[in-house]
Amino acid sequence: MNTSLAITNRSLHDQVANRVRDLIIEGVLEPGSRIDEAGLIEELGVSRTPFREALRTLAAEGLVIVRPSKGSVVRKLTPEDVFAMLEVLGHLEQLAGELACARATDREIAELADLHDRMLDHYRTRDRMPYYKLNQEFHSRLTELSKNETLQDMQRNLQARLKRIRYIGNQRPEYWAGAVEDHEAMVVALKARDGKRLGQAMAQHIANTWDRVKDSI
Amino acid sequence: MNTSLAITNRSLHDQVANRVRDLIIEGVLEPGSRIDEAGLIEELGVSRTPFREALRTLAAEGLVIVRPSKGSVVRKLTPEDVFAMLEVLGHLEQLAGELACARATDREIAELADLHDRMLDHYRTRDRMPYYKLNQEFHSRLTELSKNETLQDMQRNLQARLKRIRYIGNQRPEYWAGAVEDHEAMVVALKARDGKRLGQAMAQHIANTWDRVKDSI
DNA sequence: TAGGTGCATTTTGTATACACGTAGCAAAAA
DNA sequence: TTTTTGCTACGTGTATACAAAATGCACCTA
Repeated sequence: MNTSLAITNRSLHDQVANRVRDLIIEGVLEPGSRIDEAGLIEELGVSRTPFREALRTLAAEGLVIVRPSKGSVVRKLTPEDVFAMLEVLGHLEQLAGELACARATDREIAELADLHDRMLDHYRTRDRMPYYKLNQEFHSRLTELSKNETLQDMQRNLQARLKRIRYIGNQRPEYWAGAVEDHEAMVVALKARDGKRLGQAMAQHIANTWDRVKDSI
Repeated sequence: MNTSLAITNRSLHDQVANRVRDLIIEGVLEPGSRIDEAGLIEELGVSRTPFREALRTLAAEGLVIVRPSKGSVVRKLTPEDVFAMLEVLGHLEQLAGELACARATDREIAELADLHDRMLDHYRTRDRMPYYKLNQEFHSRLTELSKNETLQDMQRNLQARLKRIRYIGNQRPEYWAGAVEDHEAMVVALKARDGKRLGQAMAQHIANTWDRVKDSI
């Protein structure tokens, strides 16, 4: 097992991929804009080879599009794209919910409930950023409880691609309240280990997400 | 519009990625074995740069694993991996089935039924290879009918990663018969546009697939 | 003989140079 | 004035060279 004190020593292209991924998610690199290879390698202080390898990774993840001989652009999501992705994400999280109820330990469920409580604290004080961060973690952790590696990979991928949009989506207070309610229902179902209900709740939560974000794309 | 007679002019790394992907799927490169960079670039007649970019793509697809400074290996699937992937694939195809019933045109449904009939012909004459190829196409086409791009991407990805195993799985005649029955049920449900039933049938089909392949991993 | 250390070889990782394709602009012709 | 054609500059694609890390082997020591 590869734990704690191992020196990560990640390869350059991995680091570059992570860095550029963040730049895209944070919106520093705007959707639809060309990726200035020369400019970025200058700024990151790396050469073209690892940078281009990183680009290929991001392309496979669906964050950028490489057009042969025409350079790369940050993928711009159409409303249709977002809808399609949410449709799939909703279904995946439904599965995750069902599996979690069947496979999670009591301890794991308690930990997630804890996390939810901390989210509520942030909600009460209206601290959007910490709430948002915990929210990402909530969904990730719940998916982990499915104990299905592939499911986690795909959930992570979709979550990353939708990150920006979901952040924008929860701007309006009434939307935020709705999201919190959804989560409440999810935690109740999980505690009761009611797989069907949790699955429904998660699918519904994602469906609601569409309503919350559709106007801000 | 970029139609028919455009010269594809795909970049080298794309071609390499496709080629190596096939080599892995066909089993020429055995699961768990190291990928001999020097040897392969020799054989493919390309240099290291495009080859390594291709590797990064395949890594993102989950077909190979790159260990920093230690080279790449063809990912070997454990039974747990396969089970997890089928669990997800089943759920995705369930969604695909439901959406297809809602969104496909009559013509598209008829075409798929046609494809199914051709599969039956191959089944009757026990032509495994052409049956197998049509089978892949059947699932791809049905997923297309969902009109959900993301869903198609993910289905394609999982299908590619499982390709070998599913081919091995249908060796035994009684298994093959079972798979044909599953398909029969799917086509009936699709024709009736009974989304729930088609979804169930597809999920069941994938679940059955696990029984068919689990002993040959 | 077993275990460890250091060196040599092989393999991987990164940088850079060169070649090719694309796009934009200017000049000429209609 | 508009369209077409050729040239140029820029950016991308590929190859290769160099650097760093890892593996394997021989030799030394306990």
